[in-house]
Amino acid sequence: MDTHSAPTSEKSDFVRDIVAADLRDGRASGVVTRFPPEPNGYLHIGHAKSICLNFGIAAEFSGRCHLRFDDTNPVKEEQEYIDAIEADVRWLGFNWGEHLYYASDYFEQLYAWAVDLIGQGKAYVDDLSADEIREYRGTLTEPGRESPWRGRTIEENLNLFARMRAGEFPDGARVVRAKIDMASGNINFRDPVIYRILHVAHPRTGDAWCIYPSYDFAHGQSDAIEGITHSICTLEFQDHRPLYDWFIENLPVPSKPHQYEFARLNLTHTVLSKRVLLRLVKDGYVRGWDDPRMPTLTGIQRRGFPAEGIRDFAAMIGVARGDSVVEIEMLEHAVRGVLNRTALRRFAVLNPLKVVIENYPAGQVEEMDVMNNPEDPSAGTRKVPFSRELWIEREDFMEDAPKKFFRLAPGREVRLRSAYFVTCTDVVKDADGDVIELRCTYDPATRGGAAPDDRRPKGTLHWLSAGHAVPAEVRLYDHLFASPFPGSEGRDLFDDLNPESETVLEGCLVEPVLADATVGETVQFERLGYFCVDPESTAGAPVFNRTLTLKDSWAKAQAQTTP
RNA sequence: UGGGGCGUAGCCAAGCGGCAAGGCAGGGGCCUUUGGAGCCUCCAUUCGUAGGUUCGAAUCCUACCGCCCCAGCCA
Repeated sequence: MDTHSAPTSEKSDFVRDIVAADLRDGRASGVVTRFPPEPNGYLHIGHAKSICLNFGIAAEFSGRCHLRFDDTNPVKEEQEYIDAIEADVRWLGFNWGEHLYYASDYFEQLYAWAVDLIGQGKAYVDDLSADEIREYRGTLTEPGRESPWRGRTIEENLNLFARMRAGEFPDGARVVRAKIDMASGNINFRDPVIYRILHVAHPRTGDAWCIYPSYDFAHGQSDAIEGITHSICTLEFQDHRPLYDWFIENLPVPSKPHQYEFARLNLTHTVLSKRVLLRLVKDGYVRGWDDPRMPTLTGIQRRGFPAEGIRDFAAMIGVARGDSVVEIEMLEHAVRGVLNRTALRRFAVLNPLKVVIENYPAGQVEEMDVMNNPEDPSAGTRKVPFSRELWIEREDFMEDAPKKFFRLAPGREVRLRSAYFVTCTDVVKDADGDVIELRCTYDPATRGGAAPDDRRPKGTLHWLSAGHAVPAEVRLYDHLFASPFPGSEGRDLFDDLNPESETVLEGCLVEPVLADATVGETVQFERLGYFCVDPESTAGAPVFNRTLTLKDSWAKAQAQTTP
């Protein structure tokens, strides 16, 4: 387990309550959980909730959690996803030790159990086509009809099943079905398919098989093989629980696991659907699975969200059985909480405006000491060069400034953070009347940012020495979808994409120490937000991704007065 | 009209017969060398609705209403 994770608090939810009760009452002597992804896509923040739940419970109750790939459908699964999933779970801070498994590890056993079921007269080979099976299944309100092949003899079924395995039939020619109850109100009991023919190579087993077990026939039995005590999944599997139990009861499995369901995560302003995420990637709406706007764990990581923040978020939202949509602000709050404590502060000017300090000696350079993190004095200080010509943020100057604008304006004095107080004395404009430079004077007595007479400017600005600033590209990120509920009210999901989810800024400037920042490092650009170094950075040409802005009460007030 | 779930504040969520935790968002204030952070404070006389049981109900019972999931040889 990650050493950074907070000490186990008294987290409580209905799943943990069940586990605790099972342990207390002796229904279980230990806890074994599992996180069972299908390797058909990348993990996203919704999976993080499940990962934190499963690994979290195992850790809290001194048990263990397995990572098991649910790889029973080779037509959708790929090794690339297997590798990415492992990396993402590890990044999140969890460790499965020796317990890495694949449902495909159990194909031989599963096959034997299917034979067993046939031998008991509880499963049969069906020659109906997929369409016919659907017709025979009935509807939600009408019972289904039994397949004409349901009465085959055990011998014939066994023979046919062996020939299915041997590859004698094409895809879709036959399936094996459990013989349960075509009239059940639970459609999963209407003779569910447990084996289908798929002449497709499997990422793990290659061409060893041309028949593959269905999810229902593989999941519970895999749990039983691994000695899983609490098989935790999402709500849509509730209807499958009776079937899960049926296989456990009717097969000579080594243990009897139980399934519990919780509500999957939904988040505003994004989409957590593998199908949609795949399309965003394949159709080029984003830079890839790791695009900083994607809710994938790899995207979130590239965006600069720390794993600890994701874990905090998971703990914050809890676990329950009711469908819900969590506001993305909660995730952002958790991330800011971690970053505020850990991110080093740096100066960066995104939209530069030249400032000349007229009474500052030309050619002089002072190394100002600046705190790396006011929240954490142990982070120390750094030197930031100060000189006669500076850059400040264009937004930090206003020619006709209202009273509540606490920044630079003609005749007004502000503090340049950790440097000096400066007063704007003149404004230089170009032929179009646009401000291109500010002339200021500084007060030598305010070195470091404090005045001997204790006067306190209302505003404090970040700045950069013109002769020392390092150019950088900065990518501003915002919610992937403009609507909190993408695709709601009949809208096309893709029409809700936020056109301003990514804004690339060229010509930004950062302080010298950032010239060789390492990829993945997240810092706070003072007064602007948290930014991390993107993998596309090259030597001398850093690229920063805006992880999150700082909360900005000034911007909020502005938004309210100018609707 | 079948089966399975769920309804506590704008959002997430405790609560398990004794008189509505906490967090996010939002409002107000203090403080501040980040309009950040931090701190203080306000924000459900009421728990989908209607009845009933009880000295007492968000918690128990009944009925109703609303929302979600299920008719893949996906998971």
